[in-house]
Amino acid sequence: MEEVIKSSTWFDHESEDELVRELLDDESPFFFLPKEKNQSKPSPANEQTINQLISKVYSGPTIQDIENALSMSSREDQSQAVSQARISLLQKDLSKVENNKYTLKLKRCGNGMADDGYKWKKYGQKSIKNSPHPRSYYGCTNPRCSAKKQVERCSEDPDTLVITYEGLHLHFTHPFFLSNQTQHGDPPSKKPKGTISEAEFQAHSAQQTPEQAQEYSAHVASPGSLPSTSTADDYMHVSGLEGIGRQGLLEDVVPFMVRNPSNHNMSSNSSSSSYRSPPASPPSSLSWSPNLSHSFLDIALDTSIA
DNA sequence: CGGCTTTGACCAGCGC
DNA sequence: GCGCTGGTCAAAGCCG
Repeated sequence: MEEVIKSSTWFDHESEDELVRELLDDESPFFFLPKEKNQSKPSPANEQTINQLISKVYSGPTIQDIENALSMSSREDQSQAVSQARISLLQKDLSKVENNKYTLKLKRCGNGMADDGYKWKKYGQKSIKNSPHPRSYYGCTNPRCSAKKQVERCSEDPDTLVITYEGLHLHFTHPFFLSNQTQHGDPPSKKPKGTISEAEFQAHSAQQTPEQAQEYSAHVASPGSLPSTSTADDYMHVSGLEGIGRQGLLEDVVPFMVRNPSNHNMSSNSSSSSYRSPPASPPSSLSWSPNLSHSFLDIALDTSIA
């Protein structure tokens, strides 16, 4: 299995096609189409959906696609604030550096940055020339996923983390694309109102002190629901980013609440794999949502094929 | 005891 | 061809 992953790059369309289909296999405990989760048999609609996704992936979504998709996600969890905050971050900090690479610059993150419910395994760390800060390498722990990310500290601004996402990371992003296709024209820029989301907090926390962030987090989420992976690594220690999960920094930008939306369409029986970290204190009524747990960053990863 | 992190070694690509 | 650098591997240690 490992060899397969290593040998197949994102540029191998044939194997990628295979991968996409596998990721969308609704019989997989990990990957399914939310709307069709309860269907045990593949349907023609499902097939069409898969083909749409593949097409979308191959054509390479734009930032606009991502934004539109995000607007859909917000519709689903009824929190425009979530979408707004993400998009705000996107517009400011997300940039495409290559066909299959996106970077995100994060200025100081608070405690609200939570585990996205999806595990990254750190497979290496290297010191960078002319930089006092090492770069950490993370890979998605799903053996069928080739997504990777690198986390390093900006040389000019030690408070800024530069996260580079790379690779195919489809399994929870396809709902965005699909939604996007059917819901185009739903601008993501509606004024957030109502409940303050953790996502919003997260966006704001860029300007907050960690203490403030923590305080906020204590209000929005139950204390016990902090990510179990939130022990700090050396990065975090040097600049007060202790709240960030050591799994890497996808969680840096994934709103905590994203894990706990009202969507119950999740494969809670997703096998014995440890690749998804369970909520630290999972309330029975809350489920981690595949629709939302992979935030815009993971969407960005999907554009890996040009 | 199992899973995760750490960290030095190894390898490949690239520039000189 | 050689050295440098980035990326990955894997053994050892740590922790719950």
